Amino acid sequence: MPKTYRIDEAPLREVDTEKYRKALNGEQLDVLLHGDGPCLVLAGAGSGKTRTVTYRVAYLLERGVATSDILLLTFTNKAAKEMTDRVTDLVGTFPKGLVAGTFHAVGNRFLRIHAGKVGLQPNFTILDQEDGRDLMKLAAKDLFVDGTAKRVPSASVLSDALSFSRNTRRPIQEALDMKYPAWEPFAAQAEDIARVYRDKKRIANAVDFDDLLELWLELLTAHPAVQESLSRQFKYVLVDEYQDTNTLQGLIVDKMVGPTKNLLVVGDDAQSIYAFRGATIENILSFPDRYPKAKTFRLVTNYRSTPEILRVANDVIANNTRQFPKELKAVKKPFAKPVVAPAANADEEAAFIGSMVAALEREGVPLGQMCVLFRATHHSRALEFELMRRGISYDYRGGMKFFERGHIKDMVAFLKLVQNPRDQIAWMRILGMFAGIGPATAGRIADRTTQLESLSLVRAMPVEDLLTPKSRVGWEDVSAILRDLGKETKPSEIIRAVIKGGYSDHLEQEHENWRDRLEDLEQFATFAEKAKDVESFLTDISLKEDYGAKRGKEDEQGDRIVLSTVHQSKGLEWDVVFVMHLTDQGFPHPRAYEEENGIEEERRLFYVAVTRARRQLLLTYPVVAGYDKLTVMQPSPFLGEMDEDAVERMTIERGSTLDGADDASDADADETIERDANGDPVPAKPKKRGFLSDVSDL
DNA sequence: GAGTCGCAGATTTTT
DNA sequence: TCTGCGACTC
Ligand SMILES: Nc1ncnc2c1ncn2[C@@H]1O[C@H](COP(=O)(O)OP(=O)(O)OP(=O)(O)O)[C@@H](O)[C@H]1O
Repeated sequence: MPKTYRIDEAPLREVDTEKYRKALNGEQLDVLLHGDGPCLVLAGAGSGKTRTVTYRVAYLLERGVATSDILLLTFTNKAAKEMTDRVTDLVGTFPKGLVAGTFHAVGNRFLRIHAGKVGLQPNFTILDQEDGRDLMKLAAKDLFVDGTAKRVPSASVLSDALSFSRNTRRPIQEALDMKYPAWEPFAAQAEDIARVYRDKKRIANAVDFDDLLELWLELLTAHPAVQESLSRQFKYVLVDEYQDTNTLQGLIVDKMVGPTKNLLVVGDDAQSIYAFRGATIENILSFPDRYPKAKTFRLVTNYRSTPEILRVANDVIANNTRQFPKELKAVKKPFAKPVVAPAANADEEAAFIGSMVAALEREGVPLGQMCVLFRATHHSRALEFELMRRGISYDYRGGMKFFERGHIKDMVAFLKLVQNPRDQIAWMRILGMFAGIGPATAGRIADRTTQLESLSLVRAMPVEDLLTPKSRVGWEDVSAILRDLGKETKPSEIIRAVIKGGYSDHLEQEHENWRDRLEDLEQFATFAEKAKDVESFLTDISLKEDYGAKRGKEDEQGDRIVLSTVHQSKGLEWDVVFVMHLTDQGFPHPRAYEEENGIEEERRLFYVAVTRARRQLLLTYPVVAGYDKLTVMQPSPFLGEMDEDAVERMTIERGSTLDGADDASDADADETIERDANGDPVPAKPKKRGFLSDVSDL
């Protein structure tokens, strides 16, 4: 046995804790000072979990821990950025080298470095959900061309079930049984298709979102040297929103933790709302078993909400049986009871919220301090019209992202080919845009691109035998464009070249609203100008959770109200929060009634929604709703779980109704419109949100 | 095999 | 309101 010499690390500095004592309470400080070794912080909403983690990172840095020794895993990249900014404020310098981001973003980072060890090349491209589904469709077709099977699960069922199985580390059969019981008998086919799907990804040198986690774990398990070096490097691992990690992520964390076992996880089981993608509080429950020396901390003071808001939140969540009971006390002064307001229909609900928002703004509440939350994106339709009418600008979060729009993805496909000429999914997408080339020819050509070293050599690729007379012209066009792109390296130049190279004509032929789309592309190209290179640009847009219009500069108090799904509101807070469409078929989602533990999950979601509010909470629902035919709705069962004297019932009265939905009482929309007017007529329908609200966003 | 047209169907939540 | 699929024609 060779002798080993253990390096005696330099001791950490003592620092003045005054600043921390001022900003944190005793319980939080305890975590900050004694968060060494495995630690679990289990605490309710608004108790300062995120704040504590952030301060702990700053504290570690001040004590002399190197930035590159810290790994901070967050739920969104936006949260990572905000926490990093806060740390910068606290320690005075940007913590360069600190690794902070979502599991997916961090996984991507390590996989770029160690690509070869898990069968990838470093220039791999990332498939989004739609790409994955498209590829799954191809895989299914490959296997069942001749219709040997009467029925095959659809690509979205397959993708979803496969993803669930991978994130929960269950066999596909079990995943199917849990999510799509009707398809459970087709588990064997699903397994076969999944295998073809995986092979296709590898051939294309592409990864899907789940690979970023799965291959990261493989890197750690199949390559002990890598595992050892990474886990040694990150002497401190911190995980926010731990209640929404899944089995796969739990395993990754455990592997990333080195011998010092400085692992700090924080979470609230009552806020676990991502079960549909495999999140499980099992990671919290078994934490003490996996880390026998684990310390458990509790934070019981809520700094965010008024006692009135906290009361209804606590009352409702108390109806869940599967949870840790948690104490949660308000320190804020009483203000107002939450309002419950039924509206006649969706339009009236929207008019009520619009009118309230305008009134509150006149009272001095900035728009940026208000938010409207909903269960599903289509619940906000009427409200979008209403805000448009009133000239109130808003920031929208939920549903389709800017980078997921078809025409943006068309551009992205070209960028992907520049980065990774073997990306067959991108090939298929691009080839399909050219006249005379359909799925069959595209597929044959894509198959032949697997040897292609560089895009600039595309013209030398032998394809004569694959072309039909009709497709020859299309191939001439597309190969010429691609050859030229192969010489470009700037993302913005590539995008502009594609637009000029005929894509704008293509748009004009294909789409009524080509003008809007072209405008989007311009913004996209402008946005791309600040990208360093194609790879970082693609990674950014694949992993960032950006939606429509971005808000302006960070420091100017927001002049936009936020419209968001409850899922997207996790971890955030506003002075005034509306939660809309609270019917029994709207929130909870109707499907939840059949799902096992579905209602408890929805109740947690509701709990997250109401605990976003600092001062005022307004709960609304339409009495009559429905998209094709209108039906009378019952209020959400969660409203009934609130004590009658804990809320204020409000009835909505309409002012002039001649021109449809006008606001009631003294609220005058004119003022709002006037202030906002720049001569533009009020648009007939909400414009598709641009990506950048203006150039200053850059 | 490409492309168009019409219809049914369905609309959670996301990295 | 939109979109994805299948049938149909060229
Ligand atoms: N000790 C404190 N003193 C003053 N304000 C605090 C303190 N701790 C937390 N806060 C404030 O309370 C609010 C909630 O904090 P934070 O977001 O960290 O809580 P959280 O537990 O992560 O919440 P959630 O789980 O609901 O997302 C923030 O505005 C934060 O600044």
